[in-house]
Amino acid sequence: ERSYFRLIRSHKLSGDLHKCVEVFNLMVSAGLQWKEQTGCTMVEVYGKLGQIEEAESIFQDMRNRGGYPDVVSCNTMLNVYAQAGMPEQADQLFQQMAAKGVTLPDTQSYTIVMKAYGKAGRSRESMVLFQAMREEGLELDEVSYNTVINVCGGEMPAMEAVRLIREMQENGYSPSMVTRNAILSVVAKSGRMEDVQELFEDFTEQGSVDGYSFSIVVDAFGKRRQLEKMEATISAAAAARISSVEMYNAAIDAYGKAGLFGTMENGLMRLQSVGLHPNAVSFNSIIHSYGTCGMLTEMEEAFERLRVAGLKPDIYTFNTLIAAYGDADMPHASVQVLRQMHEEGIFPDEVTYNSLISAFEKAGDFLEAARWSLWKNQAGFSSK
RNA sequence: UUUGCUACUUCCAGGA
Repeated sequence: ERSYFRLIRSHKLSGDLHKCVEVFNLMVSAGLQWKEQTGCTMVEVYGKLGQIEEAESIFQDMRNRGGYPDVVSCNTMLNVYAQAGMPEQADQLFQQMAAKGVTLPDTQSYTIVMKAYGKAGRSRESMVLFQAMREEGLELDEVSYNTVINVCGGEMPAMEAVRLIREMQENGYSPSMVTRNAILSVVAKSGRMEDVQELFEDFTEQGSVDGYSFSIVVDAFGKRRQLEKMEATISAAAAARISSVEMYNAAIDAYGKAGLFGTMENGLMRLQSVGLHPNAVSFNSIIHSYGTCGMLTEMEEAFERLRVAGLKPDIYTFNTLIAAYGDADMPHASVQVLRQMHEEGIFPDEVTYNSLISAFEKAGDFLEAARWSLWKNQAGFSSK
């Protein structure tokens, strides 16, 4: 058991999730009974693969074996729901933990459920949990504060935000880099670019900016199509020798969405010229940009370039292609992409089904659209 | 080193 666990863990660390599943299946078919640690790791692995049902089934096995899963396993399952954008399921498990009294939720449990609601745009529920957390007398650590800033910061009146930061400091957490970046990100999402600039300048003077800070600002300028300011920020990052793939990806996406394909491609070159390597996100942006304006040849070439770069397409890549062919009134090409996706071991998610349904609707094939809608439901996704 | 926080990409919706 132990050596299987170690093998699974090392595959997980190197990011090869399919290998984890392989080893786990081997272990099961060898008749070995896995321990909670192993189960917990597999819950996380299946979650990252988007196979929520598998994760649930492992977790359920843990329950069936008598003793309730410990708080770590529960938190892992909660986090799978959070990542998958399933706040109700997370909350349900959370309630069960509290009700049964065997595995009381801890600070992390609360934090994860707050994040789950936050991701779903339901910051009100997150605030309620935050209050509950204080009433329970639970310790609020830096991560939980940062999470609150991230999910509720945008909705909070300025005064309340200031109070939160002060409370954080009183509890012994002076704003860390993560906290500063979370604030920067919240302000950036609100679209107040003058404030973003001012904050960023302050942070820069204080010498507390990192790769996250730069990409947050580059992305914010890019999304608002303030391309010259975006470029100035990229130059500043280069001068400070703090460049990241994410920063360049944000620029590539901005140029692509602005229809400036030459500059977009140039962004990919620049990324490489500073010694960075593009990732799937880089190509996904490019594929999307060509796809949405009907440049299907260029799109397919970009898909090919992704592989030539030694990268693997992910769920975003496939969903983007499916949507692009749908847009181009080629729903059967979309289905072809789905097959390819399946062959590569990637499971369709809700977006995949939505795109296929739209593809057939757009082509006027409502019967086929209805069938995909049915299949979507059968796969456990609710109707649109 | 079995779990949680800040940056980039897909459908839909929303917001301006």
